Amino acid sequence: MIKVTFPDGAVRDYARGTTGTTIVEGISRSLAKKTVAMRWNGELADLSDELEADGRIEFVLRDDDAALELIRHDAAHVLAEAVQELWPGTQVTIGPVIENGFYYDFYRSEPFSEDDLRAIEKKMEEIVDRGAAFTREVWSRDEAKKVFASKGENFKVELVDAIPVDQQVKIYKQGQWFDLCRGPHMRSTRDVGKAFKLTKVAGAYWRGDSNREVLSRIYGTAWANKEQLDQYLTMIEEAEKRDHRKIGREMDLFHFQEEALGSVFWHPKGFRIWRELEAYIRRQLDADGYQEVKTPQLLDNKLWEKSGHWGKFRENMFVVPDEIPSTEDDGPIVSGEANLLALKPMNCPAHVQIFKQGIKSYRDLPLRMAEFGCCHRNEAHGALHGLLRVRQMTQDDAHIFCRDDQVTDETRRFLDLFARVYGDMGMTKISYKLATRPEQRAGDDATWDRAEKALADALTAAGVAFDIAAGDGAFYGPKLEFHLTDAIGRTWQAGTFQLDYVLPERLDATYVGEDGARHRPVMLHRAVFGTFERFMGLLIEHYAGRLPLWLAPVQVVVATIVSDADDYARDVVARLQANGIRAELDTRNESINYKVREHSVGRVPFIFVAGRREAEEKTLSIRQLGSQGQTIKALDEAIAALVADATPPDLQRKAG
RNA sequence: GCUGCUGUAGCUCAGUGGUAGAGCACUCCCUUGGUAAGGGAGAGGCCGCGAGUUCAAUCCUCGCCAGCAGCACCA
Repeated sequence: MIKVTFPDGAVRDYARGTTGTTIVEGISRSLAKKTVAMRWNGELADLSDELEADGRIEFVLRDDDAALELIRHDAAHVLAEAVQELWPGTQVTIGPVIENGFYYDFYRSEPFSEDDLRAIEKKMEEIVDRGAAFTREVWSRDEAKKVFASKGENFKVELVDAIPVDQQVKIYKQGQWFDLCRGPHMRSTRDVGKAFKLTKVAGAYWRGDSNREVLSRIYGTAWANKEQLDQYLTMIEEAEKRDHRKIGREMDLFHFQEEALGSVFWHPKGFRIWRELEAYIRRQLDADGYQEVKTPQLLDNKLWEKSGHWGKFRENMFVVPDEIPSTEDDGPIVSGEANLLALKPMNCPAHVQIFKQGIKSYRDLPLRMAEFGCCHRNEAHGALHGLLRVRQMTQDDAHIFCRDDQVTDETRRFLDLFARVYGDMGMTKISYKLATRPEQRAGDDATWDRAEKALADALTAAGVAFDIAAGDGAFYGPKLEFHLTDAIGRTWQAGTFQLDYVLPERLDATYVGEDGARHRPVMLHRAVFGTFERFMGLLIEHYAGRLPLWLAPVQVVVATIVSDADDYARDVVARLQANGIRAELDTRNESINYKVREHSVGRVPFIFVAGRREAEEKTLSIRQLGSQGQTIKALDEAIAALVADATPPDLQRKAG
């Protein structure tokens, strides 16, 4: 006999080998009907598992949140069966659960079309209706490989080989169809239900390796019921309306064009936001002991060779021959024999050059060198994505040269700055990741051990919780990544904090210590926004274009109702502008309804309406974006209130 | 860069093997209207680029370029 403990604390005896199904059916018919799986000692498991020892049991009902993962996983299997039924000969590979859904990768010569998706959905519904039970078998490795090989499922054979020797090779069957799978699954395909939808097809590399086969990936979403599915689909639609590329066009902030792929044409309104952000972050850096510098755009490749960029980062660099281009009509424009220069992809080597001018003493450390450095990176065409992935970017970059024993303090100091800035920006959903040594790297393992430990220790000391992103570090050192989420749930790395022992070594940066000897400084690479481009993209999506007043490109529009109020409105705009407010005048021959609509759609935070009455009484009818009504204020009062409101948060703090 | 989809007016999108349409925006006219679109008229297009098929191509075929989604890569 074995002892089974229930969630309410009750303990009952069952025969060894009893299944979850038997237990739940013994409790109540109605509970058994809703139960699709169980947790055995906290682990999700098949209801049909035979229980061999004492343990805790919990039943997973189909409506539980925990069941969503199972619904999606089972949906992936149903998808795979449907595809193989429709197109025999298609090879199956893997089909995991992802956030909000699942996907399955297939190998076949013909691509899937949108129409195919609808046909597959139909077939999936059929399979759900069939309600074939999921049953599990354990096969020997050789048997599994033989069976999959005989079916021409070469990817599955590779997967069987990849299963660690101490793990069983498990096969899940649903009717005639079966798949290699870790499990667990629900009772039958019927439990998947019909609240699913196939959303898109895309290419993906086998095992994520760009040198391997390209597979056709079908993405789907699945939920417990139709309401949840609809809610999700609506959410996606709403999120797409926040796309910064769309809003950027609507608000006339920036544009891209073919002649400058991946580089931004900032329009006056977009650049207003930039300037406001730059002024803000410069105030923070000044207050935090940074010194601002400006370094060259084009540098000889010999420097990049020394720094290691030429070896490890070259494919991301724009290279320029150092010669006068030929003006002859025929013949080559460049000889191909000139020295090469590169547009800087990073500012760090140049900052080391400034550090190396003169002799630095330990008394000079920590030395915090900041630059709004404009960098170019030759990103793959397919990687470009609006403001979030560009080829010309301006970082709010800085490098801190310090001693080993100052790393912890400097890390904490930076994390404070970071938290303050993101708080001011209204962005609170940030996740932290410690990215460790990549395959392509400079520096020996001992140095990396030291660097990773130093950074992890500093983070722990600062009380920051973080995940590990193995292998994602920069080639010269580990980094702390700050991830923000865009409108449709994609996460993007914004700020960064990197610890580097390698570059000071390679570029021979030294300082004179208390002992009179030369020592290597540690370099901390750090950026708060990351780049202005990406950060502004994220800000636009975060606020859906309705930026806080201090960042809004146009803070107020003064709109007239009748032309008799034009002179008064002009006067109001002049006074607002004299007070540092970004105000525009709208005296067009249009109805006030039209003007209010247009500026509301344009996301202008305040509309000051001036009619005959306001002009006579020296007042304004104030309408704030997002509210229905309006309030009347005296002119002076209205200006004073707006000026106070439009003050950047850090200056408000200072004043208050 | 890889896979798939898409490319028609400034924007959003219809459409056809016989050289094109709507709404909004734009210009002009009428209208001076009290808080999310007052009325009318007009202008605007190498139908992404290049080749091919055809009597004829915006439409069919191929190549290229770009955009989008995903992958890979990354702030």
